[in-house]
Amino acid sequence: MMNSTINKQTLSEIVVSKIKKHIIDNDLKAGDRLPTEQEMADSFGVSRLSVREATTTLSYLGIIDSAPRRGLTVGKFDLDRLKEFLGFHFALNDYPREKLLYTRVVIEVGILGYSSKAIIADKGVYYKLDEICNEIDKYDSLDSYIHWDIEFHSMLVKVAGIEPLVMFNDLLQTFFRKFRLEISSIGKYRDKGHNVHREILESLRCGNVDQAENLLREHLGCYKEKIQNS
Amino acid sequence: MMNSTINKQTLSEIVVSKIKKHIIDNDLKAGDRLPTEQEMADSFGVSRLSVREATTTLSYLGIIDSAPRRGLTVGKFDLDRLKEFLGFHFALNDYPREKLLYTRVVIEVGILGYSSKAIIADKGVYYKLDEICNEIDKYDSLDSYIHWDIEFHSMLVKVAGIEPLVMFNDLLQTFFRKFRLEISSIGKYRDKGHNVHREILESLRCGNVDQAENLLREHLGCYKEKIQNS
DNA sequence: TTTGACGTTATTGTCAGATGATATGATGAA
DNA sequence: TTCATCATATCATCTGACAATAACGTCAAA
Repeated sequence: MMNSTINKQTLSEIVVSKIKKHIIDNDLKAGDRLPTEQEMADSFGVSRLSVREATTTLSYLGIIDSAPRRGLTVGKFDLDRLKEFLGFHFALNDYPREKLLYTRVVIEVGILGYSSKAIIADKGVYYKLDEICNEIDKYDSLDSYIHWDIEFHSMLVKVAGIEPLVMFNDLLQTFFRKFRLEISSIGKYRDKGHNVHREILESLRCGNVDQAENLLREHLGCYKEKIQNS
Repeated sequence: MMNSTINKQTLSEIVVSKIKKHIIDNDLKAGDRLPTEQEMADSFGVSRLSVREATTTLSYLGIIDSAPRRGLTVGKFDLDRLKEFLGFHFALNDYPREKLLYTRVVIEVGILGYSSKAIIADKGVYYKLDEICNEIDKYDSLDSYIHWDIEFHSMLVKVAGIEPLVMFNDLLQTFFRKFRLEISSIGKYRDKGHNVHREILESLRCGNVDQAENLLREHLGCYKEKIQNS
């Protein structure tokens, strides 16, 4: 009955475009209201279902929010949403483990300067990391070691306060958890009776970023050989 | 009748997850068949409509392809699609630019060591970057400067060969493209009659990674002040 | 045997209409 | 005023149906 143009797209895709256009044309910002689904259905000349498929898609992408009775509003950008897609991307294209390790090194070493500043500026930040080090020292079981090890590394990135990197690093950790379990020999670092994590933390507290970087680089380097034979 | 867990998500979101899970669990690759919408509706215990909202969404992202009579197949998950939406998000309400800049600094500075190795190991890599520097030297117009500037920075990451970072950096560039246009004053670095990019490249060729890091950090730092007043 | 036309059919694409769930806003009482 | 209560608009989901289309099998002709 409609659809003058011979469009290869599905109706919902067309509606998605129209909604995006509507947002841009009216210069809508996060939180602004959109017409109701029924109104759009009427004005676009399609059924509400087609509109619904479009709003569902946009909602999934975080471009709009929807709630009963409140209606549709323009959404705000959400890193978690992006994280989900990237996670899926990671799950499909398996990147070589070596590359994933290098990625971790770049990020974790790269943020140490920011982490150090945060630790020095706020005692609470230091205590949080210190507490994690204490947990690592306990060394109840491999499981708990791995848990707190991840916690430490994640926290290091988190306190740096650069959210996109936190998000990306979280994704990486997901994949490292899997094979951290395969690589069980952590004795090397625990046997010495000291805790690399604490050394790193202390270096950061003293503003000795270079030393922390070297320690962390070496610490992560221990995975490298293990990756080779797997 | 269903929905045992008190999930805050919508049904279609749950179905999206289930389909993604199905793809991962069965290790499906692009082109592989998925169950029909009706089959999924039955097996998930929801109506076909809910499945449809999910497949529409996934189809829009290119995660699945669908065609009448052929059914649903796994598509090639194209990050370009994702970039489009990131760009759209950024057009609406931009993410804190400071954080984006820091992210860039961490990644671009962090990979320089790997880039240097690649440059030294393979003359071809050097020539590629050198050629880009030549283009920057020409300085025809702001547009071309921006284009080759982006090219240079992307290439630096690319030659380092850490694919996950290349991918992530690619996404970041989506955010930066728009705002590089707003910041037009590049004279500061060009007027001196030298090209920072070339300096960085030469440092890397000589294996002087520290110097390259400092140069790049300073180079990117010039954005910082511009971010403040915008 | 190969090839090409043709009808069948499975599967997505779209519609209409209805009910449930829920947050907002209005109403009224303390 | 402030709080509780209720009505209602709007999304969330379902049922059931029909249209459109492309793959598949069939059969006839070369």
